[in-house]
Amino acid sequence: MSIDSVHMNVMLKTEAIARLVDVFRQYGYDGTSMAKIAEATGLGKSSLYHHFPGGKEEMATAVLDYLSQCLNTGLLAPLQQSGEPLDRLRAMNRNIDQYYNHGQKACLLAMLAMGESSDRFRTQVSHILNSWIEAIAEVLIEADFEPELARQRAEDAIIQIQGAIILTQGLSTTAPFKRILNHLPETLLQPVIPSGLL
Amino acid sequence: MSIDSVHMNVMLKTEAIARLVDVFRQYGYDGTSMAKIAEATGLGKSSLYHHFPGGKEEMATAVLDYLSQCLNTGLLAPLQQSGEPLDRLRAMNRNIDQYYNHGQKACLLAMLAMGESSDRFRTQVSHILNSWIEAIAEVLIEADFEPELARQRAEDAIIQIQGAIILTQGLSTTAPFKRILNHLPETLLQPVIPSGLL
DNA sequence: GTCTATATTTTGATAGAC
DNA sequence: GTCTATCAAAATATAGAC
Repeated sequence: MSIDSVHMNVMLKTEAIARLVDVFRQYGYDGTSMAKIAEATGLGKSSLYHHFPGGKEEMATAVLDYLSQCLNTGLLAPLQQSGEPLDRLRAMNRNIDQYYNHGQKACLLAMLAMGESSDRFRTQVSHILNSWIEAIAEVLIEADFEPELARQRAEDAIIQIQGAIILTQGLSTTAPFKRILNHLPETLLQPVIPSGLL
Repeated sequence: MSIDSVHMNVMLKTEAIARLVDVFRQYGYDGTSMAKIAEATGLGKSSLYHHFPGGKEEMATAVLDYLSQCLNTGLLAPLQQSGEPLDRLRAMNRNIDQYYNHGQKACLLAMLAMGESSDRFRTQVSHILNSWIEAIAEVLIEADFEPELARQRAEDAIIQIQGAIILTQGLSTTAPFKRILNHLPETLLQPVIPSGLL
């Protein structure tokens, strides 16, 4: 086996996984059938079982691994670069807006975190969510927030994004998602109001 | 057919629907099989098709109708009673905390709003969400907020609740849900900060 | 590595007895 | 109204040729 063929295989498998992200997040774990997977990847069922002997569950696991990498290299990269915290949060926002298509596309994490399939992917989902939260919290800590408050606000950011996606899909309008996302950077960096002002 | 038997049938069918709420919200639409439905209701498949000729889809529709009634009579009732806005929002909160079991139980609306099944239930889901939002907005309007801001904050409430459920399940801890729910009434009624203060 | 063909199980749904 | 028995279709998964 030549080095080239190894690279080719890796590329093709990664390409297949990349396409599976959209399948799983559109149909959910239970709604994703081998037939849909075969169609999306252009591979026959036997080829798929060759690459993923564990079947659908192994594919979903691979998809989560792939998403974890995408999150680190794509979504969270701008958070860890130099620059103003506000600018870095806005850069993340642009990536989020694109990934979720203004809230019209579902979140893979949410799809796999709910339902009976959640047990199998709990560890992976939890790990990815924590990476995301911690990356945001880091920025807030650099902006001089206490670590506990930074973590809390970072969690709030994920909560608002996830909730906005649900409301956007439930109401069939992208307005809530756009509004939430627009306000997110400033909300996260909003100074704590001294209690004496209330 | 006697009047009694009619009442008995209605009761039994409602009882069956009530049990189906938990099935659909636990497994989602695709993950809910007739076998699971039969087990949850204690009825055979043929009996189920007798009551719901449209099969699974008609059951989900009935479940959403039932939830809509529950929302009006149970969840939103305290919002429309007399009393301080803060107390009314807190009463709703107690119902929410119970219904979602501190965020550990999924939201039926979210389960049916996402995935490929969403198309079939879009109208119903949208209607229920709007009822909920408008009921909260009414309270905020009574608390002297402008209608537009009241609607926005009511949407924010749903967003935070839905997002908190996802994070709670994704991180396997009820902490985010409890925190969000605790702060919700005060957050909703928080006075607008005059821009001169910033 | 990919394919065709097939096996096995599960699914949604129906027929017909009681 | 509920049941048993059954159906056709779709699901997951495998065997084996190339």
